[in-house]
This record gives sequence, C-alpha cells and structure tokens, in this order.
Amino acid sequence: MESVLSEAVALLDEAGAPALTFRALAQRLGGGVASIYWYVASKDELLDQATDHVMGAVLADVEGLARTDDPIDDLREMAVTLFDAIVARPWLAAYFMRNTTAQSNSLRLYERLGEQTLRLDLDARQRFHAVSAIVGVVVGSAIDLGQEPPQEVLDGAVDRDEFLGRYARAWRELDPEDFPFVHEIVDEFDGHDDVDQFRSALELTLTGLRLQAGPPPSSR
Amino acid sequence: MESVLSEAVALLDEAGAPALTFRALAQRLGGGVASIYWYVASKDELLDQATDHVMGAVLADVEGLARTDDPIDDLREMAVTLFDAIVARPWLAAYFMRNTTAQSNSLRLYERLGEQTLRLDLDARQRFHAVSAIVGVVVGSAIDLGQEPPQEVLDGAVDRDEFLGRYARAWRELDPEDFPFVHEIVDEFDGHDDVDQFRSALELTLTGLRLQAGPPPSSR
DNA sequence: ACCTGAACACCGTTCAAGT
DNA sequence: ACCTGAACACCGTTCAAGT
Repeated sequence: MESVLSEAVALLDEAGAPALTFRALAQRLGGGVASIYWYVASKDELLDQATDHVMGAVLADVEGLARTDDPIDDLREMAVTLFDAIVARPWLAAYFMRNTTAQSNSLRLYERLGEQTLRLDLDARQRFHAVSAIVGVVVGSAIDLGQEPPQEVLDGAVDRDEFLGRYARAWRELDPEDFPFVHEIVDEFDGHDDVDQFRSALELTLTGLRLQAGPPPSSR
Repeated sequence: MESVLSEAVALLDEAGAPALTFRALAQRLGGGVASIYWYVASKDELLDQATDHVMGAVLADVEGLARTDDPIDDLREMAVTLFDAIVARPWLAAYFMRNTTAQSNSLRLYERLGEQTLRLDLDARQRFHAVSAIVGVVVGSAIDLGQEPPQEVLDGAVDRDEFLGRYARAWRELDPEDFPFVHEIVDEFDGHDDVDQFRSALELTLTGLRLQAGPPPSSR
C-alpha cells in the first residue's frame, strides 16, 4: 500500500495529473493493472489517498512552526507553508481539501488554521468564513500553478519566464486605449513571482481579518 | 460553429465537464465525431471556446453595471456578478481565466476589473496584485462548486443540504478535544450558503485593499 | 490475502475518402 | 469548404481465475 501511494506521488511529481494512470502505475510497481484495485476502489480514491499521503508532511511542517503571540502572524506562516508545498507540487492544488472526510490530514490542517481564529475576537460564523477565505486565497492563487503547463515547459524546452513573456508580448500589442489596465501592469506581469503574488493576496485578507477582529486581547 | 459551442455549453450545463465528449456532442449535432475537428483543433480548444462563449454574457453583465464614485464598491459588484455566473455554471470555475489569449472575453473582464484599480491610489504592482487577489478569491471560493458533485446530487436523489449534513454529522463525531475549531463551526458549515461565504472572503480582501489605497482622492 | 490476463466500454485524435 | 466511417492508441473498471 505504502509503495502504491509513493509511486503514485512520484508519477504526479514527475509529469502531473495526466501521468497518473493505472497502467503506468502498475508498470512501475512491476505488476498488473488490476492489482491496484485491491488497494483502492477507484481512481478518485487513489488521488485522494495520494494527496493525503503528501499532506501528512505538509501538516507536520505546519504543526512544527513556532507559535507567536499574534494569531494573524501564525495564520500567515501556516498559509505560506501550505502554499510553498503546492508550489513544489502543483498538482496538489486541485485535490487537497476536496474531500475532507477521506483526507484526514487536510481536515487536521483545516483544524490547525481554524484554531488560530479561536484566539481572535470573532463569532463562529466569522471564524468559519475567515478560514474559508484563507484557504480560498491559497487555492485561488495556486490554481494557476496547477494548470498543466504547456508541454514545452514540462519538456524544459521553454521556461516559465519565456512562457510569461509570450503573454506579455501579446498584451503589449493590444490597443492601449482599449486596455489601459493591461498596459499598466504588463511589466509587472512579465516575469512575476507567484509567491509574491500570493503573499500580497494573503496580506489583503489578513489585513481585513485583523480589522474585523478588533484590538488584540492583550490591549483590552 | 455557433451551434457547436451552444450544444457544448448545453452539455456542460446539464451534466458538468465529464459529459462533454466529442461523441456526445456529435450525436447532439446529428453528425460524425470527426466533424467537430473542423471547428476546433482539440478538446482543450473546445473547452476554451465554450468558456469564452458564455463569458461573453458575463462580460456584458459586468459592463452593464452602474458605476458609482467608489471603485471598491464597483469591484465588489463586478466580482459578485462573476461569482453568480459561476454558481449558475459551476464548470466555469475550472476554465475561465486559464488562457487569456484564447479567451478574449476573460481578458476583457480582467481589464474591466483592473480599470477600477486605476481609480485607486496604488502603484502598478499593487494594482496587478489587487486584481489577482480578487480573481483569486472568486476562483478559490468557486472551486468547491466546480468539484463534481457526487452522482447522487446530480441525480437529485440527495440535495446539497443533505450532502453538507453528512459531512457535518461526521465532523460532530470527532473528538472535541482534538478538533475544537471544527466543533466551533460545524453548525455554521451545516447548510451554509456559498454566496455568503464568498461575500465574506471578498469583503476581507476589499477591506485590505481600501486600507492599502488610503483615503479616496475626493478627501485629499 | 493478494495478484493476474484478458476483456469491456469508453475516450481523444487521425486520416483517407467523400460531397 | 465541410463532413464521414473506420481505425488507432489510449483510458478506468470488471471478472473469472490463479496462488
């Protein structure tokens, strides 16, 4: 079982979600296709289990973070840790958090994020929405990464900067009268860092949250 | 061509992304499978074009909104309009914005959102990040909806509330010592409204953005 | 308890051939 | 310019059968 999951993860890491097929997996395991069905009932379950398998390490990273006396700071560190894991494994974006009963590590991670909101002066609904918002920012920022990069990028024939550059070039050719905003930001877009982009989005949400929660308990 | 796209959209609306196959589409069009390849080069392109097709109406809705003198209020209305469209067509979540050169309506929508940030006192990078954040909130909140609802829900055998209720029941059985947060919010989760959840997440981001932009020009 | 080969019903895509 | 039938190489899944 352990080897089924780690080989499945290896396939996902090497070439993304489309590379994980029962036939490819069976070949790596040196067995027949049908054997895998002894361990999982379906491909969906295989994906859930593979995801939960790697989320175990992410959860450990999150739980290993030092706690501060500011829950918002802790939320930030946790969210960044989660995002970094998705940057390293873009296929994660589409699968983690999609089935929290089947993925116990994702549920625990959700719990750990939520516990920080228990330290804030919010009601239950605000807490629920706050954690949803933070997970949403992570997922929303990560989903771009999860998009299958065009085959050329996977092949290494074209790198990410070149890929962004092509878009940027197309955008620069748009009529500036019709697309003033696109022209305003095209230089920022060209070669931008996904982590920067994520951290900015996260910061807006955390700022909103801090305002909603009011002054910290220590100052009351 | 027009009928190819509208039948493709009809299939997506009726039963989600897995229902859109070349064979199913050909059957509805009363022709052979290979004919479709005269109009699109691949399934990916079919999906892009179908998405752009419906995004045309969304763009029109967004452009039809009344403008106020507060760009943040306008951003809110635009984002909600976009989100509503995704609630009505959950499959949109996965495809819109994934290829802005192939999807000209998505690019225009991106531009319209961005133009509101031109009215805020921000630099180019902040504007780029602000629009990314807002789109991220929309996508991050919508992606749950895009997950294939279990077949029972599509069949109408089980409705959404019943579906959420099952999760809630499982959550209530977790040890409250281990999962204090999950217990805190389980009643909020049970039967929650996705639009509420989205609006809360959006509000946190917009609050952060308002703070970042400083006082409105009129008060300077 | 664990694994297998072979089949089934589906995919997206291609291509030579038709009008 | 537009469409077709038939094939190809792939899928996930099942099942009777083996150890």
